[in-house]
Amino acid sequence: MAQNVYKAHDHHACIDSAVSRARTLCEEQGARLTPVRQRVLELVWANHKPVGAYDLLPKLAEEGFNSAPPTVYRALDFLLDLGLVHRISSLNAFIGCTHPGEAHPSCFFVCRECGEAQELDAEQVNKIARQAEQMLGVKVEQQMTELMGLCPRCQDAV
Amino acid sequence: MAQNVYKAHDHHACIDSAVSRARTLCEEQGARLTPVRQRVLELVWANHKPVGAYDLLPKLAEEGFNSAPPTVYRALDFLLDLGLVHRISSLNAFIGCTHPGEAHPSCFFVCRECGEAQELDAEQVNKIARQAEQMLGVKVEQQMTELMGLCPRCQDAV
DNA sequence: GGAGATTAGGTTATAATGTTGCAATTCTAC
DNA sequence: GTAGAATTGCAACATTATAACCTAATCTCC
Ligand SMILES: [Zn+2]
Ligand SMILES: [Zn+2]
Ligand SMILES: [Zn+2]
Ligand SMILES: [Zn+2]
Repeated sequence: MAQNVYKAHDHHACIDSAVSRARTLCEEQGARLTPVRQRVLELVWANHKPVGAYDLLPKLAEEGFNSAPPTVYRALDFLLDLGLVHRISSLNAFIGCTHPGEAHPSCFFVCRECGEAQELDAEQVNKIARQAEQMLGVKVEQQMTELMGLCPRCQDAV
Repeated sequence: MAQNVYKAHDHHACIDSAVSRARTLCEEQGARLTPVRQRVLELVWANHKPVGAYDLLPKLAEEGFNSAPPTVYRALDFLLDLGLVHRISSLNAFIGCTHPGEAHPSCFFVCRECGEAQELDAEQVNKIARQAEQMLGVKVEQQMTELMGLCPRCQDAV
């Protein structure tokens, strides 16, 4: 299981580590972590809530970056390709990956109240995939699981 | 595992059975399966491919139904609430449920080539949910899993 | 069967999300 | 330096989904 989002932690460390892992990964892959791309990654990591592409536009604009939809989508596509962020389809939103570099399915719990998302270990999803491949003869290439509900904090805040 | 979509079958039977189960379920729940709602259900079941809301509009129009987005979305929301259809978030599309009435997570394999979707047994997803609840203290209310890849037919058609 | 409540549908407009196409620029490799 | 590739800027557009407001149908209870 990836780090627990619900425990207090130094979130600057989350951001820094995300950026530094991104740098490493880009070097390895011969990809370029350009200013927009890095800034988008940082903004996605601003907190542990999935963020919409259009939420990023004004923030980029404030900082003098070009801010048209294609800019943001291109940066996000780049980060998705490298496995640095995941897309939460049910929210049309994006969130930083807690263990980029290791290929793995997107698997998250999202709190419907506060919006925070926790990446989950996806071993069980792999089982579903293997089972489907065996029983149906399909070939699985991508996997995503999204759980929705209440996080510990929001359960208490009744 | 729900019926296997990749086996030849009398698809009219799929549609008929979907409609008749819908009728039963609506009676049980005191809900009304109005003409638009039934027709939308039938159109969703036209084949085993997830269908977009906007694909339904012209078809409804042909048949003299009102065809504005709210009409279709209201019908789809109704069917979703009753568990008669599932939403495939990664495609912004909808597909008939193969075993409505029994509460269960949405769990599908979708072929990226032909677009056909196969509903899967979701027991493993429940395990993920229980594990997350135990280890993180979250409360899971909804679950969805989407696998993407190639179906048996499209693998052969190389 | 009629008044009032509830549910469903019609209509128009608009919001939110995502894409295409092309020109200009920047980087990389030779 | 220069050719080719990758990246960015920019404008328009496409797709998906919802808001707001009103009318019509249906249900409930007397
Ligand atoms: Zn953090
Ligand atoms: Zn991840
Ligand atoms: Zn069928
Ligand atoms: Zn189902």
